[in-house]
Amino acid sequence: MEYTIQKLASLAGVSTRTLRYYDEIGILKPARINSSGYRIYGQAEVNRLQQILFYRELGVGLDSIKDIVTAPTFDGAKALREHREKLLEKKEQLDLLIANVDKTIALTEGRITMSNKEKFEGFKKKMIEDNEKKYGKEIREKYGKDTVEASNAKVMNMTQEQYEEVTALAEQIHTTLAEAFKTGDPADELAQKAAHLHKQWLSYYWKEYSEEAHAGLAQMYVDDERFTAYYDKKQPGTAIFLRDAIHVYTGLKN
Amino acid sequence: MEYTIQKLASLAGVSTRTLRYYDEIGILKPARINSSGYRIYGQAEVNRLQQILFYRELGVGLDSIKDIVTAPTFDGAKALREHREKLLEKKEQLDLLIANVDKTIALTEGRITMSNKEKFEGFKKKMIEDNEKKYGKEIREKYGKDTVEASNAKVMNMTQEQYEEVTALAEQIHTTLAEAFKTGDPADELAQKAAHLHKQWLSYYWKEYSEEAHAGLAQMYVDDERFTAYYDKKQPGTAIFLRDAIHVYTGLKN
DNA sequence: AATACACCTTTACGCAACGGTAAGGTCAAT
DNA sequence: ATTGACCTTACCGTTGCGTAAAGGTGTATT
Repeated sequence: MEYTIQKLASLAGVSTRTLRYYDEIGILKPARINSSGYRIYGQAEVNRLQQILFYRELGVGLDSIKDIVTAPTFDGAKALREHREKLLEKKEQLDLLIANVDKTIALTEGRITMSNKEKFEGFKKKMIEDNEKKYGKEIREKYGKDTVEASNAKVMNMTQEQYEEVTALAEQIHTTLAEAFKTGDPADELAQKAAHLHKQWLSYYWKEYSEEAHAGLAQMYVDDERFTAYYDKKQPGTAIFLRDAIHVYTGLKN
Repeated sequence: MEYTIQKLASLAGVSTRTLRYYDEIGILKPARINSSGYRIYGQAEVNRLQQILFYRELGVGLDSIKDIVTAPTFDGAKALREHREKLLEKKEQLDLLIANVDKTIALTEGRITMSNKEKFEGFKKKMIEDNEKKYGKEIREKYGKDTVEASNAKVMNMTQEQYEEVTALAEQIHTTLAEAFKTGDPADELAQKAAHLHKQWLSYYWKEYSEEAHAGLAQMYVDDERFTAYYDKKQPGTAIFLRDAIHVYTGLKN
């Protein structure tokens, strides 16, 4: 079975403009171009379009979708299972919103009270997963449940904007650290800037900051080889250098 | 309780840029501006922002939201009930997608077969409501269930693009008809164009076109005072004029 | 009083993901 | 040959912000 652009658009419920755009950006090329210059799509393109629409439904940008679906290692079956999980999460999110609107209706009918914070439950995007992945269960066991869960709680209250600030900060730390590393001096101005940025980054996660805790964390970056590996990814020795910079910054040595 | 822009943004899980933009376009103005020029929001603004976020979640554009929430007749409690309904519909839509991905997983495991049409179930937006409102139950009883349900079925298969073409066509019919009416001659070129556009419009709904059916429908526009009222809304006599134009166009008179 | 950091303001450019349109070629039915 | 529906490319417009620059304000600290 072959499809012209209008036939495929109709089948999938998208516009012909969308399909031409997807061709242009390389996310969904036609199987072939016929002698009149018409795009002709086949079964493989139908299947890919379905995958694309799942990703779109989940809010994934087209650049990312392109990277995913055009990778030689792309596993369609695995992707479908991931879609399923994400769709169920999205459904849970919707359930939160429905619960929210139910509560708000009850509020207007005078049956309950409701805090302003409760009024926005369900609207905030879940960002816990990224944080858990970054630290994982190990950090819980080593540094105590309360610290990590307080950190998670703080992330939950982050706005998208703050979250992106955190991400940007993390990148900035890496960049500054890479530059500072070249000086070889942890007391250097750049190294101290990296330590300062790290403190700011921590402030998103920690309820309270202390030099002791900061220095202790820095030491952990060296003691724990997984963290060492993370920081040393591009340049061996970076984790030790960061520890030393933080020790100078905090005026402490463990 | 008063909020600065950052406090409100954090409460609601939106960015400060969003709130400034909403101020700029008049959808959510602050309660007051303090002596430093800072925006200060109050409880009423918190409540309105919640409504706005519900509409956003449902995909309503900001221009439309502005028209709705700033109307003097805006009923917050009623809006909440409408949100609830729409959120439940959205959840059903998500359920269709989840069912779709389940079937597609089963397909990749070789347990079932699946048509290409099935692969896109859940992605298409529901457009049935508009069609039902336009014609209602009356048309079913008068012209038979099969015709209307076939028409509905056809709408279900329309793309969003086609749907908007239909809407644009309807507007074009009215515009052309209004111009043609001024000539007073149903055989005039403009009047014949309106009849032709009407035929094209019908082709979105009818399985098969016939001049007899077209002429019959046109006669109904005059016989049934509700349709007459619809066409005569801006200019009395338009329904009769359209009937006559269609009769000339189809070469038939009932 | 000075300093530093986090907050605030306005202005303005950039971006993603198309929608919509113009100009012109092709297909298929009449 | 004609007509209407389809196809092509190219290009401007739209929405809802993100991001950054330049500069003012608030508050805690020294």
